[in-house]
Amino acid sequence: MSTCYQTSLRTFLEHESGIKTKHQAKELHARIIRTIAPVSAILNSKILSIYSNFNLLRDSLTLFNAIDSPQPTKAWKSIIKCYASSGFFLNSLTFFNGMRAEGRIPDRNVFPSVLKSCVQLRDLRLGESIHGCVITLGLDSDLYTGNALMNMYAKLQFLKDPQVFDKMPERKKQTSGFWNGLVGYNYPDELDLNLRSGGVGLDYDMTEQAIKLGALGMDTVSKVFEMMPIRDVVSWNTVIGGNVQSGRYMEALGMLREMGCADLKPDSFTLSTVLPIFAKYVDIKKGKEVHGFAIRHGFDGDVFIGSSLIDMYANCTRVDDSYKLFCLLPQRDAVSWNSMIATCVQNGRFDEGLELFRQMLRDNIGPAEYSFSIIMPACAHLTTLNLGKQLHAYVIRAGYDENIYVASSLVDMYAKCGNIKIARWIFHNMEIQDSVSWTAMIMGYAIHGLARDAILLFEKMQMEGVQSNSVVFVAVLTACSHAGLVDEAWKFFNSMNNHGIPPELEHYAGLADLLGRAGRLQEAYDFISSMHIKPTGSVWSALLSACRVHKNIEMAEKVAKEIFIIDPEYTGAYALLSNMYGVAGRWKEAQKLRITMKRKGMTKKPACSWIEVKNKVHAFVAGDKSHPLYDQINEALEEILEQIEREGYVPDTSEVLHDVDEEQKRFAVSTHSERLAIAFGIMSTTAGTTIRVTKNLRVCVDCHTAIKFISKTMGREIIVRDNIRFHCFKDGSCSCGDYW
DNA sequence: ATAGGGTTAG
Repeated sequence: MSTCYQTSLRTFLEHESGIKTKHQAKELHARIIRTIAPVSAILNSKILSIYSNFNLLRDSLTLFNAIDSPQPTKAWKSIIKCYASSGFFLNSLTFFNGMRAEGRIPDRNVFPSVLKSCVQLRDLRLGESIHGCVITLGLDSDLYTGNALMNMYAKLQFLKDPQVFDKMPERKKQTSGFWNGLVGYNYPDELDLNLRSGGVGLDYDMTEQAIKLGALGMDTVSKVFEMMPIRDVVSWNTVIGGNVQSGRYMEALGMLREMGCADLKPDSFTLSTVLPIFAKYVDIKKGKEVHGFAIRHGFDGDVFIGSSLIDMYANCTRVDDSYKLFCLLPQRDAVSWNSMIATCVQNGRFDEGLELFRQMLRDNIGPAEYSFSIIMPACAHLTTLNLGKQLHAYVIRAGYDENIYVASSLVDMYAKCGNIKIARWIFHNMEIQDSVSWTAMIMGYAIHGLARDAILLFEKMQMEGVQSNSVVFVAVLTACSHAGLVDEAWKFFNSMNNHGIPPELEHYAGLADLLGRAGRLQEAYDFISSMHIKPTGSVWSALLSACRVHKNIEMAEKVAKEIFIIDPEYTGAYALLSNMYGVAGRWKEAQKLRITMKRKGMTKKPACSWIEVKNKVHAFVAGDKSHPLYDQINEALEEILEQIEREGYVPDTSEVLHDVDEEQKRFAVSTHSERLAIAFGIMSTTAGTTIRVTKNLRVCVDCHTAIKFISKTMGREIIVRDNIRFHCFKDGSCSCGDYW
């Protein structure tokens, strides 16, 4: 017996380092069972530790249960490690607890796993308690344990932020301690019985010690870091990462330099940790330096660095550079795809973003929650309601509809695509809403001209204690603007200071626009002149458009002069003023401006309208005959125009600037892009179907009148989204009440 | 034991 045992032990020791595969491990185990019986607890624990290193959870558990109680420390440690690396964090902690109950002393090898479980369960309190335990055992000088501790504090620092914590749904908080964490946590059936082990609660006495460590969040990370006697690259990467996550970019970069002084070279982890800083700061120079460093050190094929770089170039609006990088990546994972899609969408390349999204699906990369919140704004901008609905269906099937990012982007998409009812439904059914969700909904009401709903919702948002931000004020001002609510707008604008939100260009532009539209041109002029920040061409141009609407050419000249000084390259001003001169019959002045524009190489933004029919987007540019069905469309349009003229429609050509005869003017108006899109919509859908058209510029007065007639004569609801708002035409009138 | 991507904007 004893010789047999000795032999097998020798065999075991000879083989231990040679075991490279799971199969070999099982083979060895089988051989040991054949050779000796019974196998000692020590030997079984050794096999168990080999199994656990291969993450053979089931085999490890079987073996653990086969060992007579009390199991050796080694056996406990192996199970804890195996549970943690298999994703069963609660079970891992239960075993840790059980091990302590048995009087076993944990060592440096087990703490990293235990701390990882705390992170995954977001149990900061338990983590702190374990930190105390580490200190008591004198293990706080261990490199691995120290790194794991820092990681724990860095990842859970957000729990210290009451703003963040309060916004979390109840069931996700799970910070009230270990045992509360048991509620609602699922573990697989076959592992069920192993939960019985720990009957004794954790000794929270240790918590006191952990608390004595003092400060919150990132300070704790730094404290652990400073007390570590030995630090490696991982230690540095962890502190730097912690600093980045808490927005302390300068500290992060300072530590990057210090790391070099400590004679440690940044690795691929370091680089992809600091790259988001340069992305955020739009610092292309520093970003490129990192890129160069990555190439020189052979990190440029790394997927992590790749997507960080794509993102960095995208933030610096270098879309082509991002795309080049994306193409050069040796392999692409879900994040690389999402980064590239986000690059396109966030830089206005919606079609390319959608095409890449399709390619990603074809490449069998399943879309994640991220993917949908990235792609939805593309649908919102393009008004592709059908596509948006298909994606929404995918979201529901995948169970992503509870994600706050996804849900907010859906609210926005439906609102922008003209379906305010569904937007509202989604918004109200969200478990929690953050300021972005509220803003999306308020903005949705605003662009539909539902000012009262927008304001009520904004008031409700404040009553619920949701922090206002700069964007939500843009939304509220927009709402006021579309309804001509001057007094309310002033009230909101002035209240921004009480919220500690300084007005930005958008807010000034919003109020200037509002005053202008309401005909208070002088008030608007004085307002812009007294701005606390320097107005830009776009702020003044809001007033310039108002001058056109209210036909005040003197004020227009004054405003245009301001724009020519501040922003001489601002095309809109030349075109608008020239247009006004044309309408007033001052052809010479109009022509002079057009010549200036030509000399400066300025071109007017071409008017474009589009419509989604049978999942395909059809775009129309005024006067462009390239659509394959152009002749048919034109014929249909002629017919419609004849019909509405019989109903009393009289073309209004006063806004046409060209010095041409009446017949030509009529032609110019009648081929406006939105008419082509509407005519195409009517001829290619069944009677009664709602027509949804999007235009990149404002609808002109004549088209607005014509569409009102069309809606009545053809018995169609026609929803036009121009660059400012929605116009819902029905039975001869428009939802904007002719104020836009 | 460490890393990358997300929603709102006249």
